[in-house]
Amino acid sequence: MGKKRRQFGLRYGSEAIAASTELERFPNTGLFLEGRLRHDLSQEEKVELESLVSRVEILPDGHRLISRGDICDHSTMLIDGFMLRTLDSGDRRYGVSFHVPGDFVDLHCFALKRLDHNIECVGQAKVGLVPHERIAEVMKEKPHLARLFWFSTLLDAAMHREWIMKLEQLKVPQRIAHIFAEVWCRLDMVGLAFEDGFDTPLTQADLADMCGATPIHVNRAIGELRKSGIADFNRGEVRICNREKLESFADFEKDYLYGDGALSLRQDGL
Amino acid sequence: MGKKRRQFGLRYGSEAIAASTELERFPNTGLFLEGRLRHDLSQEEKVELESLVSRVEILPDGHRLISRGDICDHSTMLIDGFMLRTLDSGDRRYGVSFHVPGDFVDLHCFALKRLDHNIECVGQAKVGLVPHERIAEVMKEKPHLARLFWFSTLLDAAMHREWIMKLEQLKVPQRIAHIFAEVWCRLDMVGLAFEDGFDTPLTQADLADMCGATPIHVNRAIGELRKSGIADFNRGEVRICNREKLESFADFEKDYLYGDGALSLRQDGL
DNA sequence: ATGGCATTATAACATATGATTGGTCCCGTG
DNA sequence: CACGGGACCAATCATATGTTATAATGCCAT
Repeated sequence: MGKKRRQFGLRYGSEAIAASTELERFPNTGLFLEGRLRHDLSQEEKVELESLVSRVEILPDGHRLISRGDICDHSTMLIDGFMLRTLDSGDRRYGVSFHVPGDFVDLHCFALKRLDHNIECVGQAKVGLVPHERIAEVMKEKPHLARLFWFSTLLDAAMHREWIMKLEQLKVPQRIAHIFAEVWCRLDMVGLAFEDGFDTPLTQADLADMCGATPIHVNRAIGELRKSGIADFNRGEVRICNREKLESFADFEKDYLYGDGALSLRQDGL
Repeated sequence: MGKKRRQFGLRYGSEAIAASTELERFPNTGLFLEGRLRHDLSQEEKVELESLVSRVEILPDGHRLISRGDICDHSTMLIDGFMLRTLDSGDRRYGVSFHVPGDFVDLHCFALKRLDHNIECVGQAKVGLVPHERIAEVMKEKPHLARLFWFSTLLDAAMHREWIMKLEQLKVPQRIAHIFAEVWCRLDMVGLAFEDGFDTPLTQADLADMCGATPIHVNRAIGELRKSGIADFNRGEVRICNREKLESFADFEKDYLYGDGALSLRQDGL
């Protein structure tokens, strides 16, 4: 799952190092809220969090964690790998968002009970399972941790909103660029990006599902990115030629990720 | 704010009546989760909820409740009127979602602290203000109500996801139809829809912002809906000629609203 | 009532994207 | 090694949408 080219850590260098020691101490949940509000977790809460994971599993490529309408009694922490949230309509699949390690991918199914969408692996994934009774305990007894859980699901909503805006604003080539920029940034936040891009099991067809285009047109768009020296894509190897160019082309402003941008809560905490 | 044509209540008739008596008893929060999980609130919780509202205000058309980046210390219950969540980019405004009475429009800013988007009135609105200290109390002392609060913010995310999918899937005429269908349905859930449509302060330009199109094209699209006998729009009066036609044209499936569809929690509660 | 302004309407042309088709490259399997 | 399938690439034509321009309508303040 992603042979590393180089360690990135341009901007989040210190956190990347922090994250790696966190991962030793908390192998399953060490990346949760990393680059966001992890610093707002007390040592005690980190221990509590890690203890919530009752079982770790390896899931194969394409595995469906949850299908729309399923009732579930546990939630899932993504430890390693990539996942996609999808919706089916007509005979086609649409991607609504994706996940990187550290994401509590279906925490919301605790309060939603039945999910409105599917969650599936892209490539092999390692996950940690958290029984809902344990989350209910947290709700009762650890209001601060509960609030951070809430926060983490609201992060999804903020990312949804940004994507809605981008879908309304951008043509397909720029949408692709935006996806590249966001994945790169989010991987970077958890210390998994390379200096010149990232590796992903996503195919051009997946990208098409994610931005509501045809694979043919996605291919055109990628060709365009390549020709204009912005980024290259080849069998999951995404190489960013020029970060500024990419981000300005895609009109990517990372604030909405609640990392270190204008909306960050790093100073304040929750 | 919306002279009523007729009472709708085709499907939610009983709830509409229930809602009106709820509104007598709980004039500010009586529509919260109406048509969704309101029945899961105990009488005690309803009283608690109503008591959270510290002040009621009337806001003028176009008023900005919150701007992106603002820090806020209270959240807002929409009692009467319509609101839009928007994002600005370039020199244009994009709508990401809208709100109807009963929506706790910015509950999420409790856990997000700074919002990533703006919230503004479309037409005059009546709102109830809830201090964040009170919400923190709820988090500490009323886990079930806290969970319902969480649920209500997750509802937003579910609606975001559906809209993402629709943006990826639908052309502009169908997007407009989908907006009509959703607004109609949501108004109906709180007893505010007419049998043959609804009134709204939205203009064609607003609709354009909401579906990422130009006002000119929105106008074309509305002309198309009119010509094919699906719906009519004139200065905020939306008349639905044929519900089935509208919903099948827009591919509208109301499950994602967590009302009485396949994903409903009405039997189970939370 | 009258002028101004927001809202809605229509037309002609340019561009982005979809649909269809076919081709190439790479990798795992027999 | 031959083969097949998945991923990627490319050209053509049809359609949806943007752009620009212009105008009709209804509302409101003076």
